[in-house]
Amino acid sequence: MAKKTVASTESTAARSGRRERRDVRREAAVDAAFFLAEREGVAGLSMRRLGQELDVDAAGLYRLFRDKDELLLAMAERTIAMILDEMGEVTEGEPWQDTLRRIAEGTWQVQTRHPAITVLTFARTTGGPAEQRMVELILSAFARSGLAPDQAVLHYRTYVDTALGLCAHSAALNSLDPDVREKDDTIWTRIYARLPEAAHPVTRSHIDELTRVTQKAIYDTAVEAILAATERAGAEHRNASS
Amino acid sequence: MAKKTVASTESTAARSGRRERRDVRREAAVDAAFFLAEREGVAGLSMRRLGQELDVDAAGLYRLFRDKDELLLAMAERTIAMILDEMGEVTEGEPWQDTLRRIAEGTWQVQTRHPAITVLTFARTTGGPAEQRMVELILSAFARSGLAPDQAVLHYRTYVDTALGLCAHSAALNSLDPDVREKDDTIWTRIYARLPEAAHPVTRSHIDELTRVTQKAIYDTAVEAILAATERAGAEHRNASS
DNA sequence: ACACCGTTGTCAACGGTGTTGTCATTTCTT
DNA sequence: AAGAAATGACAACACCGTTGACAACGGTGT
Repeated sequence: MAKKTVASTESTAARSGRRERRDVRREAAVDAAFFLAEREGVAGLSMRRLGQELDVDAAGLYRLFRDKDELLLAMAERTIAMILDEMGEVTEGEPWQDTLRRIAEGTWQVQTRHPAITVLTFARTTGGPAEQRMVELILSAFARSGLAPDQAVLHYRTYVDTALGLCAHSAALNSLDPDVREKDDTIWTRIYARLPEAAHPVTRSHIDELTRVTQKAIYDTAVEAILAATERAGAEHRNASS
Repeated sequence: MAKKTVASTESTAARSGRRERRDVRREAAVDAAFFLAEREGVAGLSMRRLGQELDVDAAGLYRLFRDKDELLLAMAERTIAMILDEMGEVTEGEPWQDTLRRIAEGTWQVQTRHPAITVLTFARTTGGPAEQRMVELILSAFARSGLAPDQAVLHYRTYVDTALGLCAHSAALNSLDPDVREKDDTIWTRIYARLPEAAHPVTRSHIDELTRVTQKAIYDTAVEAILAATERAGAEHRNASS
């Protein structure tokens, strides 16, 4: 079934051939968009610059994507695919906690590599195949925890939204304009380290620890807190039904 | 010394008078900005429209704020003041968990009233007086939990960043353009409810619960999970030091 | 009262953004 | 070879944040 000749299937084959090529160009555009966003930050990812990067007029991109939002969703979908790629397979009999830990770790790694895309898409739903796989993966981990469906879903969403929210928080910090970032960073040493002890005693006595805590430690603590809450809810559920 | 003229008290009085009037105009501008952001959404809050709202040329706003970022920080500062206002005083002997629950609740209420500002400022630090008060308030609650300083700070930041991340997540959902919001919302019924059961059994069997869970329930679950984690860490600390 | 000077308001402009429409050119199918 | 579909190039629209120049106003010092 190569490409040409044969009567009836010709039009569909031709059309699918074009579709394929269109998809290839879409993928190339998403590639360039990732490169651009990583290099120039969230404000540098514009349709004109993306066209410039691809040596194509910006208007031509609207033949590939209905609007910029569709491009962003394509980038979000690929981000999820990267996380799936990063974490590898779920081995038979792996504790559900470890599955969720590995997903959380992969999400964090990808977020660190692509903060701009994280900021732009962390509250969106793509509905694409990678997202579908991810939903099934995480949700079945929570189902394995032994919770009733409504509690499983509640903790699933708590896990996902918390992870996304914290990743977006960190990504937003990491993708501020350098001067603004500097300004925000130094507030702890410029302002909070010099507060009068009388009015702000606790802040002053914790100032060293405040400047030392890392975003990753915060993320890990939050993930573990939610896993522990899920375990507790599962234990209560089993006690109640026995 | 003052500036040029010799009469010392006069110039400072005049200057403080001008400063006061300038601050009044700043406050009025922030008022209008809140009104505008609430009415027109995150994309509708522009300097030109804000000028239009105040019957002033947009360029005049740059006499009040160095740039748009400074306006946003002023709005963030006022947002924190609203939360402090909403939660009232900390009564003597109130359990630290309840203090943190009331702060979390106030934050959520203000976020739902002003989603646009939440999205625009959730990862920023103002360094202003309201923020200073809020830091001291939350941090002293965690100090009351009996944790060592480094653990207290770690859980303080986990609490704050998780709450901000989840509020920003919800706010971002609530301030999408209506058509995009509709598109994202219906993905669960358009896509996920129709997935083939063979490849996505768990998603299909939890579809009803997935469409029913609310952002507020997720938020409350996350906050309680972190409070529980803090309690556990405190208990371990007390056991270790006894 | 007058001149002065800092503050305020107005206007135009620059370079940037997402997006649309038009028209010519290329590419592929029949 | 002819016709249709896809692609590319260019200009344009309506916005955006921000800056500079310039006119009008108001209180101050002489």
